[in-house]
Amino acid sequence: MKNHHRSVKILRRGDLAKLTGCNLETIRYYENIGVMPEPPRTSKNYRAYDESHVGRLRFIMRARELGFTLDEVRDLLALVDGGVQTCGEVQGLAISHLASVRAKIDDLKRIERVLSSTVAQCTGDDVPECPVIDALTEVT
Amino acid sequence: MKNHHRSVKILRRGDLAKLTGCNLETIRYYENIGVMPEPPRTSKNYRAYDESHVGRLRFIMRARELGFTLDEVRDLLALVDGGVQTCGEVQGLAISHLASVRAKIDDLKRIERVLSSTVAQCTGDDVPECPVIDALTEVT
DNA sequence: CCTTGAGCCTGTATCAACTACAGAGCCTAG
DNA sequence: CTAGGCTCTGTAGTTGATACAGGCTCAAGG
Repeated sequence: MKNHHRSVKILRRGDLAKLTGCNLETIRYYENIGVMPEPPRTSKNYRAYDESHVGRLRFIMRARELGFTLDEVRDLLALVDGGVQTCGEVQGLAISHLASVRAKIDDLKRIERVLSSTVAQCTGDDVPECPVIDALTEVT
Repeated sequence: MKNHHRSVKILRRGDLAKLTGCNLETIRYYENIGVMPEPPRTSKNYRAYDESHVGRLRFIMRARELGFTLDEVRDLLALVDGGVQTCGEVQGLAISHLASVRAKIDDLKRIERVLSSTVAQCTGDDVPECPVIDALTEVT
């Protein structure tokens, strides 16, 4: 049996995709925009990833799930990569991101209030009068 | 004085933009994608809008503010334009949209919880240990 | 009369964050 | 030996706009 735990197992793009649940094409995209590093290539020009790339990609995906933009992810990675990152710097990014998340929640809640109160007035009948349309058409 | 209330005053694109607060280019965009009708043109090929276009554009803008996608707006307009729209049909669209708004709120709230509890653990010091980075790097 | 500026026209490029596809190369199993 | 599955590249499409270039037209001022 080759490839037991002695040698460093290389991963191809598809392997990395499967391990992380990331879309195959997205990996290449992340490389293009510089959030994933250009990996070494095999003699046949295939990308050769290792465990470190799995970690990096998982980091990116987790940050994206938390709603950080790719620009923000780049900032976070720069701090991590720089090795000089301090808790204070990272906290700053997270706090300002948190503020924008809260703003979005407030916006959506406002929308939710308007929509639900409007829908509540609907008869749901086969009649052409509709409070939703009225609300949208309103000349107020 | 010409153009007192007797004749129908025509509006140019810039007028429509000013009246509604819509961006000038966005009006053309809405025409291209078919949510605004192609207006008649003057002899010099200028778009000639009237009051009905103001109403239509305001409708679109209000729906967008409420988070309806342009596809959903198209559906709403089709119901209104068809003349056969019933309160029930419109209510259906609004309800399903409401559901997606609520889902988005829930997502963001989850993110908010994770972020705020993580940030709360930060010391904010000039040290390289950072709970935010830990949360992102976590191998759990 | 001429110029200058404002407004309009068109088509096309840009943004985020992906996703997808075409056309080619490579490798392995049957 | 060939069929398939994987990889490679570059490029296009998505949503909802926004911006810009290059060219017309029009009204006012000098």
